[in-house]
Amino acid sequence: MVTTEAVRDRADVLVDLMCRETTGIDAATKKLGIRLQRIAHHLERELRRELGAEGIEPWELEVLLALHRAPGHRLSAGALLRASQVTAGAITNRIARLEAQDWVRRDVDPADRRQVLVTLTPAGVERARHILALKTTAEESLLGRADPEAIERMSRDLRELLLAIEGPAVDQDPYEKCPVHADAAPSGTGLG
Amino acid sequence: MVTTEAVRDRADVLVDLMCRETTGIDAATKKLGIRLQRIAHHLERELRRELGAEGIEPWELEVLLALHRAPGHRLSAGALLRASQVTAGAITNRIARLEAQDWVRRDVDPADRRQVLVTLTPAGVERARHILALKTTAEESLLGRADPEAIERMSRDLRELLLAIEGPAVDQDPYEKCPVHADAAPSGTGLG
DNA sequence: GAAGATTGACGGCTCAATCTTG
DNA sequence: CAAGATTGAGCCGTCAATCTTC
Repeated sequence: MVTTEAVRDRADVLVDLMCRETTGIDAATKKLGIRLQRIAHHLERELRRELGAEGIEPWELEVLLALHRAPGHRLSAGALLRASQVTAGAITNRIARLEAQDWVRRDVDPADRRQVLVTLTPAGVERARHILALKTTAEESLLGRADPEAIERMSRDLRELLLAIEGPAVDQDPYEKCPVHADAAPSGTGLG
Repeated sequence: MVTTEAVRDRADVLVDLMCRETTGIDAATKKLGIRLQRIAHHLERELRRELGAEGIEPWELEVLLALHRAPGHRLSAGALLRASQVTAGAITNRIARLEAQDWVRRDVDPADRRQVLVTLTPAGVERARHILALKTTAEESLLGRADPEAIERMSRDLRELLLAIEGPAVDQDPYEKCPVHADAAPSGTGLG
């Protein structure tokens, strides 16, 4: 609470400004919210820069990387949906665009003909690998500015928080159906 | 490193899946990236739910709250731009929509007639207060699941990281011009 | 009837071009 | 010519039907 406390970030000044008028608010929680949101935004921005230089759109990443780590580089559209944090319509469109560029193939599941199975083409696998490398670069260039000890600590603390929010993950299928709030909230992630 | 280590979150399983093929990646950094991104997403989703129930759009928040904490509830469009993490065109549209609903007023700056000054109307002030309360509720309902000690620790760690990324904030004007990467990146925040 | 995927209308953002003022 | 704001085109996401298959 005293180390580099003299240097204030935006969260500090914003909460101070706010608290002149507002009462009964947990300042630490509010600052945490701001910082989380803000760093996540920088992360996305940096990634967009990195990808954009090679003509890759950010939304490709979510789909391609999910497929890349799936067994046989294949996932149903529903699984992709839960992996992607967007709505069903968006997934349909993404798959269509990826198919048009020949990164993926679309087949009807013979076992349950309501489902469509999406598979990475060889070219798609190549592209997914490339994207993963770029993403890693972006992450490290921003997050690597913290010292290793702090990274470990944050990572651990945030895991607990994430577990409290969305519950534990399932090893076999990270994309199984498990709504967070009962009403909405698909689950999964956009990592590589 | 041992407490609740048995329970894995999505970041754990995803990085494990990935590391079968990839080498030389700092796993902790990667997990941190995933968790940051993911929690920020949940935060936004929760806020959207909260606001949506009262017919409030998420983008209103960024503009209205920035104005609310400004001296005289007034800011130039440029300052609003830097506060909002979106592009100039988006700001113009947002202001136009808010003006149509009579939450804000738009005047030309007499000192520099290129600029336009945006001011909260009395009704706008009322609405901003309401939005702030909703936002706080959303934050606490998600982030409050962590124990207070962890919240403090995360908040502090993330401040250091944020400072490393965007540098210290200026007390007087949190929205002054200070591009992060020289090429793009407006600055400011979307807090209340 | 429920689940999975698709479609189209609509909203909001980005980007590049433009206009105005300094 | 530079800075601030505005405009319009294009892209992508959400949401609410709709269709097919179980």
